[in-house]
Amino acid sequence: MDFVQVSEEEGDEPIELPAEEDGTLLLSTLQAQFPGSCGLKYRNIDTQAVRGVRSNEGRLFPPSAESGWGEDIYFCVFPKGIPNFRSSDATEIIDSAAYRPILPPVENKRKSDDNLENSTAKTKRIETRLRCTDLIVLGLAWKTTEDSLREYFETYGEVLMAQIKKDVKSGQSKGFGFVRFGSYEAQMRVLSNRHLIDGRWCEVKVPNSKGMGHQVPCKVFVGRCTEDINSDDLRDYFSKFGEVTDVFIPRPFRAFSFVTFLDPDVAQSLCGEDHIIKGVSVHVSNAAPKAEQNRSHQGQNYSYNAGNNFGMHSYHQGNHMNSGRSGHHRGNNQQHNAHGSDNTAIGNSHSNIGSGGYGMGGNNFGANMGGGGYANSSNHNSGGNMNHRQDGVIPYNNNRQNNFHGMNQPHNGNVGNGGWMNRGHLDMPNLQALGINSQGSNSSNQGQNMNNPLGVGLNLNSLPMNPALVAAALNQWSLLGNQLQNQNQDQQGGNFLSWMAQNSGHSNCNMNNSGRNKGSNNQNSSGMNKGDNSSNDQQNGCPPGNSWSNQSSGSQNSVDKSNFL
DNA sequence: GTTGAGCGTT
Repeated sequence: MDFVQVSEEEGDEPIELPAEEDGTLLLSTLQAQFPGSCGLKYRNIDTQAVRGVRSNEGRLFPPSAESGWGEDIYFCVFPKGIPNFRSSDATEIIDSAAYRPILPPVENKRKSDDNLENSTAKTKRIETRLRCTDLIVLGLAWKTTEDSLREYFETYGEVLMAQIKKDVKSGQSKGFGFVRFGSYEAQMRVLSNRHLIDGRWCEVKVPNSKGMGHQVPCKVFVGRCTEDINSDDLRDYFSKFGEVTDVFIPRPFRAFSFVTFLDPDVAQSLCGEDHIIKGVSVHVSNAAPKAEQNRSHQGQNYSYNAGNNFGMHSYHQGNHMNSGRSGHHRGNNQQHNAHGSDNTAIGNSHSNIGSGGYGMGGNNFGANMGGGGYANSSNHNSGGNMNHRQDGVIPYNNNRQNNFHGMNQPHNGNVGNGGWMNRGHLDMPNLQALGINSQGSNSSNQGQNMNNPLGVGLNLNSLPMNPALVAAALNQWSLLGNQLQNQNQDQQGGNFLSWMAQNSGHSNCNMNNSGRNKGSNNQNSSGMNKGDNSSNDQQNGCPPGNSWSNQSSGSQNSVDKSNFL
């Protein structure tokens, strides 16, 4: 195995990091030792200049394909403008009250108007926002102790509290714990990063038990990307607006990506804009925020409907594309209706893309696109249902039952053309730009937690759905990057759908997109279809009343993105 | 010794 010598800063004692078989170094490997780092650089002995190491898709590439990493000592790159928290004085520099996002160039009027220092209202809001809270750390290794937990997180800043929840009798860790930071920046950084703690990727979130205060999403959806726009390009470009903490480009290529900023205001300020990256006009829009869900549901089983499928903005609410932010039904175990209260209405211009519920105990892959929905009354039992309106928009697979990938996979893919084409082109994924075809879906089943030996997952090649719909669906699942990493470690290049497959665990909650069609519209991939949605909760391992189809509101399609945010 | 979605005997 090849090792790469890496030090935090030039001149520091290096740590040897193991490279992969292909010679690359995983960014995750780097970050495991140097939390917060985003790349590597080294001193070129010939020119004495510092050279950056090529980075792409979570991998760092050796300078030379022939000689690999060589004997050079590489040192870490940390996000622009953010001192390394490992430095002893870093916390002073990043005093929470003093910290401001990196502002964009002066030509950016939006930002120059945004004088935080002089805005009482804004200052107040920020002060409110900057309060730290306990964070839950999920997925801890059994062996992780409070000391090691603290030790890990201290690389981000002062840790005020670190605790592991244990079984009172045995003292055995329950696999989760809590941590609290002294600074909001540390907290935000921790929330926006992935964490490899004692060999496990752990998830850090604001606990459900906390009443969520106002939080603004840090992540944006970047649409109309081309394939040659890599994560470095995105990071480089968007870094001028503020620190970019994460870039995720779903693979296979789907013409969009997600960019996470440290500062939510930066993220929000970019939403709705077009930007030119490598000569390509990309469109920035909302990626549904984690905070949105957390504050909406607060521990209940929840369904969240972002509603604004295809990465559209909330300001399109009038267009029946977005109801997730309209406020009704939130967090109350209701299904949310983007519109389309009548599923028999052919021609409704609605689309919902639903996935399973966090509170349902697993990640359901439920792509339920099809507000038009009349066709929903006729099927069932398959992992994926294609329900199409008969308006010829997507002239295939009309009302066909499809087995996505073998039954008993706990996924519900109910894809129907609910008429989204009718919305016109505004903010629709540019299908041509998407370059969507059925190619390039690979399953890379490596790493922990892979339990889908078939490796087929939801193979896009075999999916009878319009990949554009899938692409759009991905926007609903915004932060899937983190979760992908967490759950399917080292699955770089893997098929997220196969990941969905293998991560769906045990939940077979019904996802019925039409309450009016009860009795015949059970889309439960478990195959246990009773013709009555109300009877499937326990069978599906869901708590009674949790399945979407049991909601009386009917015809309301829900989206839960909790596993991707 | 095993397990792997969750939400804290403060």
